[in-house]
Amino acid sequence: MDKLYGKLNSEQLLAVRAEPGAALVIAAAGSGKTRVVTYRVCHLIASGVDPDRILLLTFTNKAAHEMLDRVEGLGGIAPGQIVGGTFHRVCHRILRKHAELMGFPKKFILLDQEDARDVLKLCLEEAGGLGLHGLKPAGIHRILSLAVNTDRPIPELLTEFAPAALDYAFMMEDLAASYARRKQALGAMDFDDLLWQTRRLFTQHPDVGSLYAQRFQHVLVDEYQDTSKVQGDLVDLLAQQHKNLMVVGDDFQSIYSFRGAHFQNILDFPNRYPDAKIYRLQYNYRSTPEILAVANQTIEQNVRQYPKVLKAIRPSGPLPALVPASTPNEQAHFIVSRISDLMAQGTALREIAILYRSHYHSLELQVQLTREGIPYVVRSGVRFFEQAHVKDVVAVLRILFNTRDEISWGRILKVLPGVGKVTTGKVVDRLRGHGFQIDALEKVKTSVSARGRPAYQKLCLLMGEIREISEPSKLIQTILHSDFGELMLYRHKNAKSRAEDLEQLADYALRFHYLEEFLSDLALLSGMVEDSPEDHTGDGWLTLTTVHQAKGLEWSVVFTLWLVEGRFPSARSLGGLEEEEEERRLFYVTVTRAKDELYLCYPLTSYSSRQGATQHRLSRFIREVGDDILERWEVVQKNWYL
DNA sequence: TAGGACGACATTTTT
DNA sequence: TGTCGTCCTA
Repeated sequence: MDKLYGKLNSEQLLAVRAEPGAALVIAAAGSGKTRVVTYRVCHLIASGVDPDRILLLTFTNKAAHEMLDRVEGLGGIAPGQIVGGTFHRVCHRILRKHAELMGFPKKFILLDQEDARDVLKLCLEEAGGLGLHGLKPAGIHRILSLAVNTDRPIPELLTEFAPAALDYAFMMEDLAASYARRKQALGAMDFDDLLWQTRRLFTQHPDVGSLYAQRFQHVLVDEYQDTSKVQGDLVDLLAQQHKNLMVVGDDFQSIYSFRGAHFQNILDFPNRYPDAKIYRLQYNYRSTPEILAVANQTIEQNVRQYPKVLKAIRPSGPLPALVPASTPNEQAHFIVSRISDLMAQGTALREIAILYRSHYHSLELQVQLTREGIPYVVRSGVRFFEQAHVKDVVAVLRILFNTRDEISWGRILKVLPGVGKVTTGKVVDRLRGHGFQIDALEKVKTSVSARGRPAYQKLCLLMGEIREISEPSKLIQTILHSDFGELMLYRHKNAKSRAEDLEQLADYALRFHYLEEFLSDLALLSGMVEDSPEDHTGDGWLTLTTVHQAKGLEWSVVFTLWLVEGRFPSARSLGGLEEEEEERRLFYVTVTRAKDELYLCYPLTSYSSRQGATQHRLSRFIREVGDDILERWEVVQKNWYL
């Protein structure tokens, strides 16, 4: 263990060895936050805490795995001993034990975003569907989700996010109620319910609450600045017994208020825990002093925050570049040619990233990168487990696990050609009448028109065949190679690559022996599909990403573009001081991703059919940074007769 | 039921 | 400029 401590600086060491009790660790960008959390856990175990009594909460599965793997690597602890994972996952596990107390079946269904929207659509139809003033199901779901996550009343949220729909607030309230009723009737929870119902469980059944509060002697929370009101409450409830709570975060990097992150949680922490010790990690191991200077000057403009300064450890590098271009195309052209230069100098593509506020900002760039043959990946797009074919197969498994899963029945019935919404409804109703016995599928075939009947028979056949199988992987293989599987795949164009995805899913499933285990793992996973270009050079590929998705990552060279008013900061986000500060934090996150070189690009003019020719004003985030800490580049115009 | 036509409208996203 | 959702019709 002493060997471990030797790798920490004095700031980190203080946090790692903090006395039991409440502690707030303000970990600036690049200051070794992950390291501190993992060493802290090891430290606790080394001082005699039973790993089983440590709870580590994170936001993403990736972060959870990273930390737990490192702890295992450092401390020689058997995997799975520490209870760790995302808020949703931990709540899910708790609710699986106590769902009945909350009026839900033991095998409650979990609705992902798409499922939730579908259920909401049903509620809308029921209500007559009309006139929520431009609010679509997705928008409605967002408001309802915010209401749950922030504990704020619906009218207030409407005022803020959809003022035009404010007159319909009462309808929204009804909708919220009918959505809740419908979920209850289905025996289903959405992602928000996992958090919200767990909080309710703990408060309404204090005996259950104290069961967990007793158990977790130490609670650690990562990315605390991104916790919502509900999550903050959950943390408090879980730590109420032992009060050994270490929250780690960086208020400078809070960029998720639009989805309910409650900035106040981290600012108020010392008030809620008056004995809390505050630790600051300010030594930055990532970036050059020149880059940190820009970050520091930027964030200084914000008011509501814990003041802190990034202190450079690394030696000096080039000044960050400020690159004006005449047009968006010129801007893209500069980036592409600069990347070519960097490549020629030996920088690997995987060490370069382009960060932007919104995906559409990368349009011209993608065109030119493609033209130049520079391989790149866009970190976005459909998640693996949200793809139709994956969800279809998983739906079959979900039915085997819980035959009352109406959502999944609906899903697989709609796969059949000749069966649509109406038939699906009829079949599900009749299945319900039969108590959702799988045998009943055969009995209710009379509800299916002659057109859909052959496909329906294929489904019956499959269900009969797989009901005896229990290994998840074998199940997937069987479904994939069945007639139904063929139907499912060949209604899409790229059936072959979809089949490959499912083979991959079957491989992944090999590590699970029970359906339940596999399904609950899947439900809360979210891997991206990255269509990686072929890596001919061995240099990897260029990364294009939004700033939001770049959080926690780093590259040697970072470009950012469209640094003009209205784009970055985004016009739609501005409204008040809080919004402006969050946009500024977004810029701060952008800057602090760069290790060695930073290019800040912007176009002076642009043309669009909607707005015509536009002169742009340099982003306030650049204007408020001193001239002396940036180097202004001149771009040679490609076409000077333009 | 499913496919085509037409109109609305363009952030950020994890689980 | 294009995608998405909705409505209408075969």
